[in-house]
Amino acid sequence: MDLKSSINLPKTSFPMKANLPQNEPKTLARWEEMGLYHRIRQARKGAKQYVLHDGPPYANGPIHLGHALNKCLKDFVVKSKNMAGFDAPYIPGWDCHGLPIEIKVDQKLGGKKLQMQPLDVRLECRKYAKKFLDLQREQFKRIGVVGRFEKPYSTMTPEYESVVLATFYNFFEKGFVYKGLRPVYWCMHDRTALAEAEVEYETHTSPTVWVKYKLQSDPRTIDPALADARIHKDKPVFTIIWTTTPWTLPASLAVAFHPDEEYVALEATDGIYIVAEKLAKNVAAKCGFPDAPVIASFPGRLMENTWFYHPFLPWERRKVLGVVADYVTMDTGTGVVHTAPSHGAEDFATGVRYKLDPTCEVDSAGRIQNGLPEYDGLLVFKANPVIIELLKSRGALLHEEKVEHSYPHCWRCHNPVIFRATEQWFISMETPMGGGTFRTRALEEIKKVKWDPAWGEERISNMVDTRPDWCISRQRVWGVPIAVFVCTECKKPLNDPAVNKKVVDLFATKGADAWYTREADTLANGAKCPCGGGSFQREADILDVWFESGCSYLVEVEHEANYPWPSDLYLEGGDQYRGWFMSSLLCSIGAKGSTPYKSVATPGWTLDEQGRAMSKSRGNDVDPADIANRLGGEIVRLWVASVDFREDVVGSENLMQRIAENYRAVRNNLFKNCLGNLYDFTADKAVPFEQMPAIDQYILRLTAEVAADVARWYEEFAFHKIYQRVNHFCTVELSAFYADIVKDRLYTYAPNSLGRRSAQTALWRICEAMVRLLAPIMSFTCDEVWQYLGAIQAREESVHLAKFPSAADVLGSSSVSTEDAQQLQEWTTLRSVRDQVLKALEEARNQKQIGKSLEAQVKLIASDAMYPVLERHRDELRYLFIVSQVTLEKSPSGNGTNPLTVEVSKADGQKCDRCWNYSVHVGEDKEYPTVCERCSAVLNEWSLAGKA
RNA sequence: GCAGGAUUAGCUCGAAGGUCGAGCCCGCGAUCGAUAAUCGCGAGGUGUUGGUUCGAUUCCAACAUCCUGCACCA
Repeated sequence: MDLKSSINLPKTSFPMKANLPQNEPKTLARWEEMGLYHRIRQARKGAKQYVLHDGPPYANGPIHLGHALNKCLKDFVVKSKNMAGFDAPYIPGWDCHGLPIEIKVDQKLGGKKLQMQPLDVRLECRKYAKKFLDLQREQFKRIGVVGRFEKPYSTMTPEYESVVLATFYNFFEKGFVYKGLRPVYWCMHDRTALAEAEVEYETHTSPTVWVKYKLQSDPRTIDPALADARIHKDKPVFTIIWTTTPWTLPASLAVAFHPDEEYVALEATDGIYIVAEKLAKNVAAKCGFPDAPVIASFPGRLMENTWFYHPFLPWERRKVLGVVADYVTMDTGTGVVHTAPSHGAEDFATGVRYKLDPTCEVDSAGRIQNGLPEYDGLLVFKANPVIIELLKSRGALLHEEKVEHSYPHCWRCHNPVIFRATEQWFISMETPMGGGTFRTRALEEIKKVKWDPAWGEERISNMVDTRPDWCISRQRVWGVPIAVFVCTECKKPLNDPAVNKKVVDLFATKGADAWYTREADTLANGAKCPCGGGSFQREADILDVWFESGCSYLVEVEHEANYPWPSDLYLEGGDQYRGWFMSSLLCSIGAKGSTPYKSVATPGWTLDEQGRAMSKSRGNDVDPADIANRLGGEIVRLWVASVDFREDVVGSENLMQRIAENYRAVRNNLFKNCLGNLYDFTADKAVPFEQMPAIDQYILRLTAEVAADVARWYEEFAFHKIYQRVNHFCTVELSAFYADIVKDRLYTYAPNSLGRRSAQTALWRICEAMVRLLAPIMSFTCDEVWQYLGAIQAREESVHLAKFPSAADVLGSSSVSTEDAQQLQEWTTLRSVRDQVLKALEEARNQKQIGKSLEAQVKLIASDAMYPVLERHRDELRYLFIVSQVTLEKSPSGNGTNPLTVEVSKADGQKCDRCWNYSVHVGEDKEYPTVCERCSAVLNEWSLAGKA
């Protein structure tokens, strides 16, 4: 008889090699065909809801690893919630409007754009956004993300745009909105405001001048020494400013000093000059009084609220105020900064603090208006030399140089740009609201949210607390227009709810494009401006895209049946504290009075192996689509699960390879091993827990513990703990321990024996538990395993329709206690004994005493404490150690130093040809002369069964 | 500059005021009945400098390096 054919070797068509890149698309097709997402919705209908609201990625390129991290995490959350029994929908979204796309389209269109109608430009932008929405959608699906992809939300649809506009009107009608000045980058050539992203820094040669401003105030208020010098020697007091933009001097309204830096007064022949101490030497040298002595020294704050004469404008027309500002630096210039509120962001802020007039006297073409005859009407750069001459003629110019520095230029026409204060729309953070202000309400709402990690609360609170009013207007085309009519008489915006309602309705049917058609004009027909005017113009500005995306959950609640308010979770990168988390909070408080999210989770940034931020331009990026194509989408998912996403995460080719190795361990040690040994098993053959050998009970209790941990970790979003624990379970507990030991029973026992069926039952229950527990992460593989498990017991069509296992599922009965402290204690001891035995076997192996462990026998000499446990499991020990014989002895009492001694020697008897154990009984059975007593029993039973 | 975060084995992680630990990687070996698998053994670590403490990788302070967001370059 062929002994080998009497062995129950594992058998399965579940391939060791996953071939993920080839097989995953087939799985995706199957999910698509069965309508998996909607089947899950159906299956959970009526259950408690859990809504993760998707933050919309920007549709302007293929996905990067950060996107993959983000979407996989969300997929883990959504799938695990569904499997925990919640009704957890997932509607992905895209952010489609905004500057980056408009810039790309601009580049494509070139000069043509300036001749095109807004509607045509918008159509081009729409096509561009759609292209990348479609691409990203396919890429997200490819890495196994399941959601309502056929009907996502997108910020460029009529239903979305109309809610955005309605939300804006809500702010507008309640008095949150005002128009005001703000400095922006301005291209004189193209006559347009530029965004930061449209500014390129190029080298530019500028004149640079040192200009003196004469003090008008009484110098004694600053320092008596100044007064003494002045009175005794009749010298005027000056300060000196330094600038590279002489054309801004007509707008000079203040000179700024650093409050805490030390300033000195230098006595030159023609006057006394106040400059920063740290720069005094340099300034004095340049300005022609290198040896002027210091006659006074004082902190800059004493200069606050002093007055100076303007270098060329008369006192009646211009008074220059001394101010203090923290941004004044001591590395270049004079330590005194000329301040023109209409021509710089910091200057503007200073202007606000000191109530300086920010009116801009430079028009959209870059010409100075309302100036002195010398420079009136000149383009700013043309005005530079003229103003320098003017300074000279007034005796205000101390020094002049040319300087090469990097200066902002227009990305399109490459002309230098200027800063210019322009009219913009704002939402005031100080709008009165609910007993406080918009800002204080926002701060209160922040406290109601669970921030994860916890520092998020402090971070966003700081930002909301200090942020300026929200500038919501952009001089752009690709977005939702600020659809307001402006009175042609008084230039004031019309705020008529009836008209507003009509515009929203129009947007709801025809989209925001309708604003750019004649039809829009008719909406204001019959309306009256409070000034009496009845003719209106359409406002051309569009809304900040953050305002749009901030409305996303308002849109969902408006359009999805029974969506809860607020949502359960927002999950986005740390850059969204200032972005989407904030804009969503503000829009929702404005519209509904409360936060749109119960909790917010924040993954870290994706870095390369050197810890540098990943970026395409740097070339250190890992492309998730490429990994999916070469290694499998499952590997991307597993990588996401492996890292602690709350910190910055590292991604690299190397790491992905590592993950792929780990994947194989789970696939083989867990799934293939289980399936291979279950080929002749069905659910009705399962052995009840009470009848199982101790080790089978032990491994099932261990599995139940893992199941409980994993379920808890899903709730905590601690996916990396799941990854680590499952890995450990598969390799150490299951493969190296249980599976290795139980092989003997599975292979050599009679197929239907209790021992074999029990081991199969254990493997089956482990497999059933793990396939469910891992499904949210290893979505492809678990679904694949699921198909194989169908042969054992009927089940749902996809694992993603199933629920997580309970302890009773794992143990096979609800009457079995989950924990057995004594059993656990015993097995901890047994495993540590096993470790010592394995060590001893290795030594014997190194000394060439044995090869495989079955060639050995082991003698254990145990202390009084250890002995009873070993005694109780005496008959199992040889299987536990995978040796042929074990003898157990008590160590002589009194010798308490060594709890256990292990002695290894060659096994007695001969090797059984069938089970490879050594036995002194080999040859006793005449029928099967090369076989041990265990195998002969099996074989006899077998032939008996054969006869019957 | 402001705000927030990080630093533990080659990599990814976990724990904790009391000899840190896991998996992977690596080295050596076993096996060839889970075989492009499986098993065993081994090697290897708390950023720097101070402080609190009997004891600090953990608590505190400073420094360094890195990451994110914001501001700024007159």
